[in-house]
Amino acid sequence: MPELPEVETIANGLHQRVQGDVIESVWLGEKPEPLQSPAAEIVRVLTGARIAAVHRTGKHIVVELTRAERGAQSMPVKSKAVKSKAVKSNATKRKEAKTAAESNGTAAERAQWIVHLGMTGRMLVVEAAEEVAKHTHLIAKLVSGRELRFVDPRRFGRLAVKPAADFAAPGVEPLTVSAAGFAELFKGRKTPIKSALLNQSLLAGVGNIYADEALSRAGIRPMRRATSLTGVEMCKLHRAVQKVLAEAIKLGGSSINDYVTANGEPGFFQLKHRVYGREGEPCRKCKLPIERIVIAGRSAHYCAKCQK
DNA sequence: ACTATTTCCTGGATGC
DNA sequence: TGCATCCAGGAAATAG
Repeated sequence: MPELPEVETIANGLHQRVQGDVIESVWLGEKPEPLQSPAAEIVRVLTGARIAAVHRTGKHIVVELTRAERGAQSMPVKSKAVKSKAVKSNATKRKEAKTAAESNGTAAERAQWIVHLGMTGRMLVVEAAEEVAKHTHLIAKLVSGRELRFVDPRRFGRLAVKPAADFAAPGVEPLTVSAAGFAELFKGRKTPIKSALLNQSLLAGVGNIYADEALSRAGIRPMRRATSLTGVEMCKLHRAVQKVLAEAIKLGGSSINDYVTANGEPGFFQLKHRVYGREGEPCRKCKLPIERIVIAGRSAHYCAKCQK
């Protein structure tokens, strides 16, 4: 289930592989993903667009697109991204996209393709000859001869285009929010802290795995009311969220079911999980079995002794 | 303004 | 072996 670290890994992988490529044509399945933009608009915006950058915001993959001004020749270019192995920050990529749009004489139109992977969504970069997997909902044929395919068996994912290139995920970025800003989000909330962490309009990108893992590292029980957390606990939780996300990104995310990076490699953070998916297994610290309860329809894992 | 619950969807696991 | 049932979970919709 892709959460922030997995989406970040996938977006970076896509950036390295398709930046600079141009979408030649688009195929949409008969029963496509629930679309947040009309199918015709998705096809219109993607067709002929150049992929300027791919980055993440919240759990969304944002594909920055540019298009030569109407009438002007849009010039496909070979990807230069391959040269620079270093992972660029999202801010850098956004800037690059803007620069690319503005260079080349007249202003180019900008747009964005927003992809939410839901639970089982995948973005694959494959050779056109590659067999089309079941549950493939969109194929973007690239000038380079490859295809960018969106596959999602459970169809919880979402696709949208923003012709205005103004997409902003609701909620703050967990990796950059200050401790004070973080605490402010949960002020006065009576909902369990676990539920509050999952609320995307508060914090964008934390899902079930990392909510459990952060609470474990902060020593806080998931069912605690958000408003009951002390200032010290809020600080601990803030640190824990940032630490666990950063560590997970370093390891390429958690591969639980069939998640793989854009290059087809699994992530390894699942090996570091302290509570998630470890019901009945010994706590890594006190050896007591990890418990699992259901909070708001979601499983929550914790150690009754180490988390208060 | 919040909070809690239900719904969507399909593959894999489980049970008889 | 085969069939039914349950479960996972993000986020939108609905209800309280």
